[in-house]
Amino acid sequence: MTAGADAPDGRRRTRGSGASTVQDVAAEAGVSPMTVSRVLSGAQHVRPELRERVEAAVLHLGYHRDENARSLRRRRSGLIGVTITNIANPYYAGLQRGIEEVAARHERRILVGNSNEDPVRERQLVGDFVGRRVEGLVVVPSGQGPATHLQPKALGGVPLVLASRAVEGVDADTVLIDDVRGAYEAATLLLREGHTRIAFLGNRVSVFTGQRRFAGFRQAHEEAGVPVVGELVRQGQQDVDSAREAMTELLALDDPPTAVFTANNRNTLGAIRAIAVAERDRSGAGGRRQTRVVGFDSFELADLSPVALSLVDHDAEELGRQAAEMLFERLEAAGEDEQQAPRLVELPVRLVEDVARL
Amino acid sequence: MTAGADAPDGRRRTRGSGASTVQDVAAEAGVSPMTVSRVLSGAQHVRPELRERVEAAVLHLGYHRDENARSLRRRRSGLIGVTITNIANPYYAGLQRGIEEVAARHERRILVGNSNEDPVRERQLVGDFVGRRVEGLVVVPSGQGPATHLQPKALGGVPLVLASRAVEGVDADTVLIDDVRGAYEAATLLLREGHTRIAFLGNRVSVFTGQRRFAGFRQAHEEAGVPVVGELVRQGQQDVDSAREAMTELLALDDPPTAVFTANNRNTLGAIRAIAVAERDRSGAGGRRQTRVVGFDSFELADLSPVALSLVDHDAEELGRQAAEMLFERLEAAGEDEQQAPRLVELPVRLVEDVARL
DNA sequence: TTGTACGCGTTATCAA
DNA sequence: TTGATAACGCGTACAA
Repeated sequence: MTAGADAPDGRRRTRGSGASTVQDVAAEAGVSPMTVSRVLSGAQHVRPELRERVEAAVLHLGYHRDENARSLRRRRSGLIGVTITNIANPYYAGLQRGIEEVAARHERRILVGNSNEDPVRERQLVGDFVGRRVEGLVVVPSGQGPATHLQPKALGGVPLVLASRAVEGVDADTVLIDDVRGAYEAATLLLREGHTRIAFLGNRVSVFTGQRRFAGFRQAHEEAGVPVVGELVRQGQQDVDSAREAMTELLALDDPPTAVFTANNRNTLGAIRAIAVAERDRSGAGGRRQTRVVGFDSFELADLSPVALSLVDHDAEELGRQAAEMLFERLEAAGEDEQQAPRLVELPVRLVEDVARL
Repeated sequence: MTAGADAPDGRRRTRGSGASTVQDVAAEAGVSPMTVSRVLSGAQHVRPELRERVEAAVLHLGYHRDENARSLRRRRSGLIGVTITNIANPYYAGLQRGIEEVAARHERRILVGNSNEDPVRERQLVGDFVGRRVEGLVVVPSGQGPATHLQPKALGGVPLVLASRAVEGVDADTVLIDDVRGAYEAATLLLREGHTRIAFLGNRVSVFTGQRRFAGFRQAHEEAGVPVVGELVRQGQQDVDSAREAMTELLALDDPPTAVFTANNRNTLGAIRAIAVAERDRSGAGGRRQTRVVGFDSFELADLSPVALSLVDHDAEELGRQAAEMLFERLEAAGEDEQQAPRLVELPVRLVEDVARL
């Protein structure tokens, strides 16, 4: 103690710095700070009597070890950074839950940021996380513009796992849904049922999953020898309302589609609404058969859909768990000399024809 | 520089500690660490020339300031702790998004933990967050057992806001939905329509919102002079399936209810399923009128319900925003002498009679 | 078994 | 305007 024993404005050890420290606990227990540290780390070589005194002091003072200072010294923050494009989307909520579950099992916490599909925001979040010395990152990339912020150099060597979407030019561990196969199976189902005019409703073309799902859709057509009908392909609907509008337009065509493949749950919901409304208006008169829907992703109450519906189902929590597991495998392999090449995992999907069985 | 210029095991400045430090940047720019710190904090009083040198060095080294060490010295972590009972529930996902939005606006990050409705886990999470020196906490309490871990003493003075549920014996800022009024209005609607045998489907009695919603339900009955029918009250369904079973039982009664109030979206979904199935089985024969449903909470695709439905709607994101705003108001008022008493805010609900207008 | 000395990376304070 | 010094709270290494 050299200087600054008392601040001139009189705040000191009352509400000043707030939390108590090892020093305080040590003083209260009549031991050195080191002994306190040992007790808190569950060390073996402490006399039971001292241990009890320390534990009593901890309880008495309501002491919480400063994990911040601790991680500074130990060189591991116990933190995993997670950026998601939209947490409010139930799918990504499940993803986050999966990540959190695995992180908790490894005694880590997650820092979560919403990128809002905005690459600039994503860059800020990742930069901040790196500054906070997260031990690893799980990113659902917004996937537009250059991804320099996801390059190893920008990450300062922090391991990265991409979830749900890949990014061109970024060589990182990646966990995806088997989008191509799911879309392929969905389209094949419709083609087998005899449909030849099948509409496609999907995301913006720039969205990775959107591209892949369209690829599967097209592939199924090629194999069946049925051409994809250009005027029935609508890409760019990011929310339920625009999907509904797109479907309504399609239904109003002179030669409307007899079936539709919707490439995500936003578009499925929009399509169902449009079809249900059209149905209601025709009130069974026209005699035209109801438009058939097969959609990617599942959603609550799907089994009560007023429209004939099949779904390509997959597990968001599992996606999150896998991503987190891959990250921790990287962390554990960090000491080794030979670094593994980035891995790509594609999780299986399940085509549910009868949605009541979801 | 006294000692420790080189570790005996030869790892040093190669891949050793990994990230570069202010020291490195200072050396590279030929200035003192303090000048680097000033530049990074956007300080005014630095010669442009030096500033440029520093900025170049930062870029060159890919330097990220260590927010951990920084917060140790500055005594503010820039972190807000959030515990939620179940992130996978879309409602709480929205809540989290609201919190994150406000936190981001205040340049804070959120640490998120899933308590899984488990008080023990909640206690661990809160303890860890306090140890990480979060500046504040937003908790959706699991609300069973004693809540000693939410007492000011256990929190070491960290401000707390309870969201969605209150906790007996905990005097903290709280943001709730106006559960009582919502349930009251829902029940009143049904009573006005002439129903006198109204079922109630709700949460476990121990869940705070469940109690409040039952209170509103009962109050409406009292005012209308209609008794609550005991055999039609089912509390304890925590998921869709058990809710469906409960509703199925009610429909099988000799004198089944003509309407049901469901106290949350799990129960609403279950009730709708049960009614839809019963409907289908009778296939319009019996001539009995369809059971009317009014539910608390909204959900996707509600407008396509096969059963006549009204809902008590409210905004999860707004709840999250309000909770976070209250927290930051506390933080800003932290310096002042007089501490405000804990505040209770109840957010309004909206009775949507025609669900197509949601 | 226990304690002492020092360093982790940063910034507040004060002196130049 | 810039730099030296100390301190934030903790853990490691080593000495007692």
